[in-house]
Amino acid sequence: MREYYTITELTREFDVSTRTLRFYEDEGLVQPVRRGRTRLFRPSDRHLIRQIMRGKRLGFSIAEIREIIQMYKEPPGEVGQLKLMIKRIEEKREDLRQKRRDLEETLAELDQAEESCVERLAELGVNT
Amino acid sequence: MREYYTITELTREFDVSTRTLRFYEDEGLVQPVRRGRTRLFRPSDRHLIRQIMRGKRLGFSIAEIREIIQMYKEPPGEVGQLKLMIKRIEEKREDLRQKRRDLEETLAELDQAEESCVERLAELGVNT
DNA sequence: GCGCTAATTGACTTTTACGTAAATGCCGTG
DNA sequence: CACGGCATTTACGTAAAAGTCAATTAGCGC
Repeated sequence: MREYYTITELTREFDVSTRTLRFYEDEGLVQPVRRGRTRLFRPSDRHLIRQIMRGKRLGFSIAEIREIIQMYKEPPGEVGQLKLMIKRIEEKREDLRQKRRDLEETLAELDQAEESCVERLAELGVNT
Repeated sequence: MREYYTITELTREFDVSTRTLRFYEDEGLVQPVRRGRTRLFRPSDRHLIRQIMRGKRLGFSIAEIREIIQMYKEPPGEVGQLKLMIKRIEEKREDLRQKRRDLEETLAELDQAEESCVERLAELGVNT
């Protein structure tokens, strides 16, 4: 496990721009340390970026991603806070389960669409 | 199966604004017929809106949703077009499979996060 | 036919998530 | 030490996806 990553290493790994990573820093999603003015990203930052990209692919906004990341952090020490967090986690899970239903339905319709295409090809006498 | 739906009926059903549905019409995603100036949405339009909302929840852009909707339509008559469409469908499915992986990973991490919270509560002597 | 509600149109504004450009800093190499 | 090559900062720009507002206009209920 390397200690530090430069910004360009991570831009290549995740296929994003430096602008984007700095933007995430501005948004408080990652906090790379500095050597002089240069950002040094630690493995934890790298992991966060991975989580951010996942969230993006799932269509979550930055605000939602921030919320999700909060949930991955150390659980709070106070009972009320803990119960609140559990509630929030449950809500987000419901959100994800809805996405999963949407996803399965869309996949099923695409399967159907492809089948129609294949059938049509067969009608035209094309061997797939 | 009803023949027509008014714009406000659909805004209520899908919890969107009239502006949004008109925007989708401008974008060519739906084509309600008109009685005078009033839009009348048919069941097929309603189904399209359902698919649009699904796409939105999955984080697809309007352009991507338009592509997906194209795929649900009647398959084209020409062999080259058909093969191209099959390729596009396969790409979109790959996209969805990536989303599914992202989704499962995120769900797993949320499960972990919740477990941490529950454990922490137990440590604090709270009976869940 | 009248009035009111609902719908339409068009223009302008907003928010999100970055892109892009300009000016400048830092640093290893020849 | 000049240079190339990243990095940084600041500031402004932009595309997508609507929201908002104002000015009509159409239907309907009576």
